[in-house]
Amino acid sequence: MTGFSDTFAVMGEWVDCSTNHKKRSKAELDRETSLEEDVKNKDFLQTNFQERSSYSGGGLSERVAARAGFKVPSINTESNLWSLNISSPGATPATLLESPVFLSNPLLSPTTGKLSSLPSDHKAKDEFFDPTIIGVESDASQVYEQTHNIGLGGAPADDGYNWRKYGQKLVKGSEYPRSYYKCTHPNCEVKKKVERSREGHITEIIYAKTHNHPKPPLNRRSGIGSSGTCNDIQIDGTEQQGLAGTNENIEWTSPVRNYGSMQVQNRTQFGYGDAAFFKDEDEEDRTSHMSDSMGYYGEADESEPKRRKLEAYATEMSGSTRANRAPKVVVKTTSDIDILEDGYRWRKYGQKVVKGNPNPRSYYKCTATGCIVTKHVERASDDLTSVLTTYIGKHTHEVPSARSSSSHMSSGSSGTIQGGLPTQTHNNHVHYPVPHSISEGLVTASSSLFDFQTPMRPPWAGFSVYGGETELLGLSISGLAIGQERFSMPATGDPAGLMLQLPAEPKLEQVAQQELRFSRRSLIYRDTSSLPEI
DNA sequence: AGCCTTTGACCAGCG
DNA sequence: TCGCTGGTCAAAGGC
Repeated sequence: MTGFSDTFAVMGEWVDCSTNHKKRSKAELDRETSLEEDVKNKDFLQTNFQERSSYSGGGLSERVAARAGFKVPSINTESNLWSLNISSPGATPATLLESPVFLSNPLLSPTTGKLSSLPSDHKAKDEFFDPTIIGVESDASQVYEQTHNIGLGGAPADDGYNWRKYGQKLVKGSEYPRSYYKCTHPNCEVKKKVERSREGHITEIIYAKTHNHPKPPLNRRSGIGSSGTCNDIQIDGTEQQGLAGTNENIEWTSPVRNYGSMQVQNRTQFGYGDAAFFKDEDEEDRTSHMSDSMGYYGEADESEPKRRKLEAYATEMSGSTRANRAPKVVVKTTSDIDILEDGYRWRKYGQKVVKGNPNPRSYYKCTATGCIVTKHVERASDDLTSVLTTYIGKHTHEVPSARSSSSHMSSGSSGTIQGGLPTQTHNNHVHYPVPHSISEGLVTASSSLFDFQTPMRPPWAGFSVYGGETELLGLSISGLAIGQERFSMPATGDPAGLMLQLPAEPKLEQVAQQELRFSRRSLIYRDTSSLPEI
């Protein structure tokens, strides 16, 4: 990709490694120089991404079929649009990598990115990103890829494809121009727009449509793709080639249907196009975040003093300023796919209807000690097939291991679905989500489903998240039939009458795990059996 | 030479 | 209809 970087320094500030300084204004250069100096002065991470083109679609179906013993549908994509939206300059690639969306979520991991120099256990991360583990790939991989290829200082990072910039436009509300790119592959209609913030950070990359071709081999890719790279480019061309080479004629699956497909959505598509509105949303995000910690469930519209107070609190909590606050990543999934199952453990602490969306939003907090990451899971107001998940903050811990040994299903024990489920395999175990509790009836059932451990659930598995509610198709949990109906959390208190506070930490019940596990298996089997063949 | 970026102009949608 | 805005085109130039 042109001018994109495979490597970038991660510091909470984007660093422009491009060589186009000479073409930039003095102000820009000054700022960028400052940033670069800042980088030098900090203990930053330098992340290399070893790309794998798990995005190569055809192999997907085949792999799934091979593992599952059944075929998965290939769904033609007429069009799709998604974007990565980083509202905070602090949303560094590392942040994204470590976010539940991009690190642990198997749905997003089809395209492997290796953190070759990440100080933490990148081996473990590799496992999460191993495309061979993920049975399905689709737009999710794009999300991952694009996410990890956020460019530095204005150039979108190398995502494995070749792009030609065909336009640049100064759009209203942006200090920096928006850049337009087209995929250079013949007959490929994929385009992307790259926007930058006033600070010059890339804030948004919007992709339109999906590639109808595999990634070009490394040696065919435009040299420009690395032109903006600082150093340490590490692209696993072999693997990429290997995965991509057999999928020339594959139709890319739709994010609406395909497991693993996911859209990182821009706020415009969510009705957040207005900057002020987004600001409110962002404010509210913090509010929700803080509400959890402060035991206060406020309204969306905070008074100015309250806002300042909350913002100050947020700053304290996240170590960020308003311009550099906790990273926020908005992800859009389809109803069949939810990134609640992202490997982390979440506790639902509230639910409320927020401005701009009649669908309730549910709030979750990472249950890990000391971790302040929150997320909230809502159905798009304009697209009921989509679920929007916003992550706020950065996990301070690794993805938790399996909740208990009982949650591990032997790879040889699942009959028809053996190995066919896109199961994530840690330590050679196939992980199945385990509910925390079923002791609280419907509420708990819902919560438990939200709290699954590193799930690898295909869209046809049967349930979906629905704006703080859960749709379950024929799933039975411990005698609790939840058939094609939605159920909500109970309210235990909310000053505004909007936020529903949930009970305390759920409990783990072994029996429930077993039963639910069985139910899921049954459910999965049933649903997948009805899948059309390719 | 080929491919890219840059940039002003043009076009279309919308209020 | 007009102006605004976003998206695209295409010539020119750079690498």
